[in-house]
Amino acid sequence: MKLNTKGRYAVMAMADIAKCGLGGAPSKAVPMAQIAERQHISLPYLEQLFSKLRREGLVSSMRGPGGGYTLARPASQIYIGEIMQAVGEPVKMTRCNREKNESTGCIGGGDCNTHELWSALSDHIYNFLGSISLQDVIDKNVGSFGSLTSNLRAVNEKTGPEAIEEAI
Amino acid sequence: MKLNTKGRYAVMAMADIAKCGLGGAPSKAVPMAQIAERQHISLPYLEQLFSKLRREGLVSSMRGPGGGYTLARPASQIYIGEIMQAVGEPVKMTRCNREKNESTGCIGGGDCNTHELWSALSDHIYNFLGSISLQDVIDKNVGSFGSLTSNLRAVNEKTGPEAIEEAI
DNA sequence: TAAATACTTGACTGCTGTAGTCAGGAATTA
DNA sequence: TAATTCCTGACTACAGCAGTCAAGTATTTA
Repeated sequence: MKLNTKGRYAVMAMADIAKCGLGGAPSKAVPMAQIAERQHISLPYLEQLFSKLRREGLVSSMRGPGGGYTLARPASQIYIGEIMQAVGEPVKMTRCNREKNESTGCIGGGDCNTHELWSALSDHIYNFLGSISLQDVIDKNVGSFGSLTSNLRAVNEKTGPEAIEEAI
Repeated sequence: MKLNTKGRYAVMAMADIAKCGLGGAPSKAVPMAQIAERQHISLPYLEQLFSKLRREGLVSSMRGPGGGYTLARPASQIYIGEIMQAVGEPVKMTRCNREKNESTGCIGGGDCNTHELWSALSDHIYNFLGSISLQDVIDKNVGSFGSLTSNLRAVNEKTGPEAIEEAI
């Protein structure tokens, strides 16, 4: 269960633009070559990723000298989950492609005890990434979520899920 | 960001034991061949996994006719995170191996904007898996966590992530 | 003791998907 | 026109996963 470089690089690059593109009133375009150098990512590889980011409408591009990339929206309105999804970093914990209620989704049909676990895990990760914006990342404002769930765990260990509301 | 079969199969097998090992006062040993058949997992492959589960003290084995595996502890005291870790399914989102506070951990030293994000993601997943017991899984008692985080998602759903189904 | 059952271990292999390269092209500015 | 930058698709090496195979060891039943 590892993160691959596509998702990681894409977020790194987006954070780089968010950080270095500031200055002008219409925010300055950041050339890809600079991003590649600062983040130590191979330029041709980065080009692949930006092709996808552009198609998904997360960045805008300008060609020619002085050109480069800008964020298509303010950093506070771009969520990590979107970036991951755009470059094809799927959050996929279940093996079957069916809907939750179809028990036939799993191999052999009907005897998959663990489907709901993996499904819940996917949701959990998805929600986490969908709740953190690029702005949060460059502000290093990510810790709160981690500590929140730590509290939940402590509650759950003692008294069970009923006490969760207290924790919030 | 996918789950590989090691972790998935290990949890499936453990859940199978938890479910099928009941009956006798000292819970009945479940032969691996039965698990393999019920869960549609190749027997030799499963043997590899159980070797690790046994070494980590999560299951006990009994040889000879009538032998098999039993859980080393009650299902309510075995957490999914332990199983995943035992079979070598690491939850690793960061690339560098250093501690949180060492900024030199990341490549090039000091310019890794996203380290804390991945670190928080790892924590998040780890806490989730560490809070769900095998008993929760066989009782299908996993949903509460999912619905909790769904509330978080609702906050940014206005602007944000479409195509949830694709992500799952 | 012998046979049956079941666990144990290590080495081996095919293959998929990731990570990265390469080459050429198109738009824009000066 | 020349320089700069983005854009696109095809291609490839390689690691690691998933699974196999073979030979062994321990335990119980008869």
